[in-house]
Amino acid sequence: MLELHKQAEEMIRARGERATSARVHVLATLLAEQRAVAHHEIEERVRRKQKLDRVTLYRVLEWLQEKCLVHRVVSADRIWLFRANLDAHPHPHAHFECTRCTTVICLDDMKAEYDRQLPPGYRSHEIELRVKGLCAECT
Amino acid sequence: MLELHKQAEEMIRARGERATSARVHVLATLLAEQRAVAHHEIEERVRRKQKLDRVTLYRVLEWLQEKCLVHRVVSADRIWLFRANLDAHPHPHAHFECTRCTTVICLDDMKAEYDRQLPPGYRSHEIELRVKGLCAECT
DNA sequence: AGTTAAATGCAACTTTGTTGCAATACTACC
DNA sequence: GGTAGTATTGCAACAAAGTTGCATTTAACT
Ligand SMILES: [Mn+2]
Ligand SMILES: [Mn+2]
Ligand SMILES: [Zn+2]
Ligand SMILES: [Zn+2]
Repeated sequence: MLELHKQAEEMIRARGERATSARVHVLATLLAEQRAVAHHEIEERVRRKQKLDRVTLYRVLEWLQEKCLVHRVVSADRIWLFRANLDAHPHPHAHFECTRCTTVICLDDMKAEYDRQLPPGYRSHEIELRVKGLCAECT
Repeated sequence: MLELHKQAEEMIRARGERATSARVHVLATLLAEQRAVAHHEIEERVRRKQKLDRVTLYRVLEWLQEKCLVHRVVSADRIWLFRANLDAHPHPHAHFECTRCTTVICLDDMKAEYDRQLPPGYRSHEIELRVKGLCAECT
């Protein structure tokens, strides 16, 4: 726990940025999780240890994302889920969504191709892949 | 235009359901479009011809979806986009999203596989593929 | 310790979508 | 064509996620 706070603080300082209490707590919370976590859940957890306004949390999450310390995926109910970036230079990857408990995790790589032709004039730039099914808990 | 209303009405009647004015207008509007359309835009268009409450539109869209006359995709800003089903028994397909004008269109098929292994205990059920890039207008 | 810009808290607001209930409009039946 | 009965609609009120403006506080530097 304290470990993670140290790690979070270092990650922020390594970018030459201000390691505020809110930033450190939020990033540490995300580092503690394997899955992607929603605003509401982060808020709840951080608040057990520290006062934190929801607007501040929105801004912290946005900032962490700009600094590439975090990335986000949309959940099944169309809210953002956040996940700490382990790699400083993250690469595109697929996601798994459990259709029962709605958990979302990042998958290593993605080997997706769209081999059919796009309509004339269309240019593909990037591909997003989402695997749906049942997670280990829900099987 | 009148053609599309006829077609919409028939599609609904073919299911043995009540062809209300709202349903026919909404489905006709969707049939007129190649791309997937947001609630707000449908509302605006239908209202040029007919009074329509936004709640009713939400309910009509939900109903059309239950009856498999329509399907929906989430947009880049996480709102629902609706597209008429051409096929009565629709199959899974990929989507293309223009990163400039945010237009979303349906792509024929998808040939997506996740070849890496899932974590132990995880079962994949269905795969979603989204191609991002520039559409013909925006290239 | 003092300075200063950046970050935070609070209040108010927007947008998308939902729920309950009374009024209305389809359709089937005569 | 007119009527009855149920499904659909409109309206008002609400919920949740996210945004904006502004005054106050805090982190980092000297
Ligand atoms: Mn991810
Ligand atoms: Mn589609
Ligand atoms: Zn699960
Ligand atoms: Zn475009």
